[in-house]
Parts: sequence; C-alpha cells; structure tokens
Amino acid sequence: MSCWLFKTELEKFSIQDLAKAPRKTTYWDGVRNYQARNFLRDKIKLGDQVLIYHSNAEPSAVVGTAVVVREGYPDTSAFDKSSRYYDEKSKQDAPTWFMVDVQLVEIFKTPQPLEALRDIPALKKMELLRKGSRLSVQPVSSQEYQTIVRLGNAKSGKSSI
DNA sequence: GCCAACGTTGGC
DNA sequence: GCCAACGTTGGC
Repeated sequence: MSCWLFKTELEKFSIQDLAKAPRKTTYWDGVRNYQARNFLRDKIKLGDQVLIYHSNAEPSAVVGTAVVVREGYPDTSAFDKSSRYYDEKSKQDAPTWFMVDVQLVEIFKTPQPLEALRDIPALKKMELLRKGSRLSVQPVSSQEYQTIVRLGNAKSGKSSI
C-alpha cells in the first residue's frame, strides 16, 4: 500500500467536483509528464491512498483524500482531438499517457495550506515542499500522509502535533 | 548528445 | 500578471 499526492488546478477540477461525481469517482486524466506517467502506469495500485491538492488556489492546499479504485490504463483524452489534452503522438495501440480512477474518501475539515505545511518538521523532506517542485503526481511517505490527514481532520490546523 | 530556445507550472 | 524553475524540443 502506497501513498501519493495528486495536484489539480482548482478552477479545472476541484475536490468539490469529485464529491459531486457519480459514485464520487473520476478518472485522473490530463497528466502529461513522463515521471508522473510512470507512477500512474507502473506504481499506483488498487487501494493506494491519495492526498488531493489544489494548486492555483487561495490558498493552495491539501484539501482531502481519495483512494485508487482502478489501476493505470490508457488516458483516452490523448486520443480525442477536441480535448485540451489531445496528443497526436499517443496512439491507441501504443498509448503514451495513462490515468487511474480515484474515489473520494473525505474532504478535510481543515484544509492544509502549503505555507502551514512548510512549518511542520515531519514534512521537511516532502516532495511538494521542495523548491521548484512541479510534479503533479508524486509519492508521499506513509508518515507524511498520516501527518497531513491528522491535521486535516483536526478542528484547527496545528494543535494536534 | 549538447544546449539554447521555448512552453508550462504554479507560487506569489 | 509576473516570473523562477523546470521539462521538452530541435538544430547542430
């Protein structure tokens, strides 16, 4: 069982959109970075836990959790000419891009803004907090995951640590 | 296979 | 909207 963090731009797809989706489940399409693709295709397994992060938000924050309900399969948006994620190089019989399906677990009572996470010693090494980090699908240690979930479910941001 | 130019991400 | 950091592309 592994833990991950998925970024999404607030205005494109939010955790509230996920909550409204049928069975609170969505395919995580549009990832167009090879390192992130490799995680989606090879490493992310059924039942893995996912932190959902809103980027380009006020403030940008980890806002909840989801669980992987389908492992990597071809990202069909790459084949769709009308999609903003269309990629002519990705072929049906040799897809370049992959996606997984995730189901909402919970929306945090207390979203965890980037700025606050930077102050938490247990998260010192977290990929999200590295300068210049842009990876939109990234591994998270179980300790980091648990730390953030505990804070997210607490009534106020910092008291429980 | 180097690297400059370009495009994108994402915090601020 | 700015721009730093990063990834990708393509000429050579």
